[in-house]
Amino acid sequence: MPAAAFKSVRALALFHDMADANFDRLTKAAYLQRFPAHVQLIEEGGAADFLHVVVEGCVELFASHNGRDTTMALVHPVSTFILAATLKDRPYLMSARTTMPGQILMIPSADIRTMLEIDPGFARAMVVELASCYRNVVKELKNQKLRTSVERVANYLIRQQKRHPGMEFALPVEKRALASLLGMTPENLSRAFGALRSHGVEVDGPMVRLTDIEALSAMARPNPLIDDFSS
Amino acid sequence: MPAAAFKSVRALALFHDMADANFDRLTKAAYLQRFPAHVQLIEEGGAADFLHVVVEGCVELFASHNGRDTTMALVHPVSTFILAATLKDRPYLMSARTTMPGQILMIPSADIRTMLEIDPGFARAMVVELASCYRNVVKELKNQKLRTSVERVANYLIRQQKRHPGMEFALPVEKRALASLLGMTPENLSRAFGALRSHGVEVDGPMVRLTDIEALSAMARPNPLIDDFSS
DNA sequence: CGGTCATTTGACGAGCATCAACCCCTGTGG
DNA sequence: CCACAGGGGTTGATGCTCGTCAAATGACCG
Repeated sequence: MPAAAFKSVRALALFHDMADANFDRLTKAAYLQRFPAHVQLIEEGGAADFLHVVVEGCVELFASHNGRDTTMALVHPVSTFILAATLKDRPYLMSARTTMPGQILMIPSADIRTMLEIDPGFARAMVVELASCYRNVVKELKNQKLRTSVERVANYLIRQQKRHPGMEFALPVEKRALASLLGMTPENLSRAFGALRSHGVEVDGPMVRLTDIEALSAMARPNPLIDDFSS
Repeated sequence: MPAAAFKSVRALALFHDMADANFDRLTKAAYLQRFPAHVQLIEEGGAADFLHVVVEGCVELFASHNGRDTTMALVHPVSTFILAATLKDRPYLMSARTTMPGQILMIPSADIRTMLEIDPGFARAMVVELASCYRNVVKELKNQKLRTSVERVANYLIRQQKRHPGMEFALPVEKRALASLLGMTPENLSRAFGALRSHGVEVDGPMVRLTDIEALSAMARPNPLIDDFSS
């Protein structure tokens, strides 16, 4: 594994408290692979043979049922996904595909489970990581159940704005995927952007500029218990 | 703490692998309390001072935002809730209230976190528990995003049926709370029950009888990756 | 230059919330 | 024992939100 990738994975909170020897052993058993855009990495219902780490690029987690399908989350570098299935040795609840070219580190689930047994620091880090994942999904469920679609769009934009220092930012994925993540159709996302023009939102292709955050916040009503990342 | 309560809590997977001395220490610091119905136990945004265990009765987890509110989950004995907030020492993301009289065991969060450090068996059990919680919320999010309200009701009934051996069963909570859990209004739940009559669903007050599970399943299309408890 | 695909816009309809009226049961106080 | 109030549940009427379908636009690519 290249030194840069090794270092960035090692820097993850999940692996940070791990003994050196154990981390080496884990990465020796792992595969770092390059993927083009729009490749399906895992399929819902499949066996959780690997823990995946997005080292570069972006991965979309999605779920299907009865002809419909929906984006569940977007995973950016450097973070893991499908941790829970790996740990419980249960089928994946979500599918995953790349949204752009990138690199994925794949660590055999069995090694993760072994490490959980023998490395207490790793077990503790895992507890914290899983608790964070859990809280993030709870927030997403609140987002879905307590807000209208326009409110979700507005708050999404405010969150993105916070992450980026500048005046404007680019949407990290196609609008169709974003719409699905926000629980709406692409058509409706388009209309939502239109409705938000009067609240200081300018959308031009993938670029977004918020010219009046006061006004936008007034209608979006952001809530730390739904929107904040840190907690 | 009464022996019966002690035993049932000890039997939880979360506490099962714990050293005896540690479990004793944990329960000595804990409070077992009796609560009447409709008492709010914790409030969204508050400090996570205790891990709660429902020993008897039923607890409703709910969340509020901007004048709206929604039921997030129903917790039945014997299980814990708000584990993640306790572990991360972060504010609660949900409020909790009793739906009927019952007993709650309250364990100081600080003791839980200490135990996580010193008892590796507990840390491992915690990983499994959190992974389960995570997967359950993911399923609920899929349920919300991929199904219509009538489908959610139908699948809820099928799930309840599986839990109860007999011909008929009682809804475990008021219909208004159930409606909120299923992401709909009480009025709409009522109409949904009406619409399901033609699929063999008979509702009389809190009692439900499913006279044609074949037909109901055909329209509900249950999915293990959304509805099964075990995974 | 033509084809494909994401996005946008408009028209329409389904799904669902809201509002209001009503029924029924329960508990309370006269 | 009865009158009454309160609350949950049901039903009907109405309208908003949002999904669906269709067509047009524009960008990108072979």
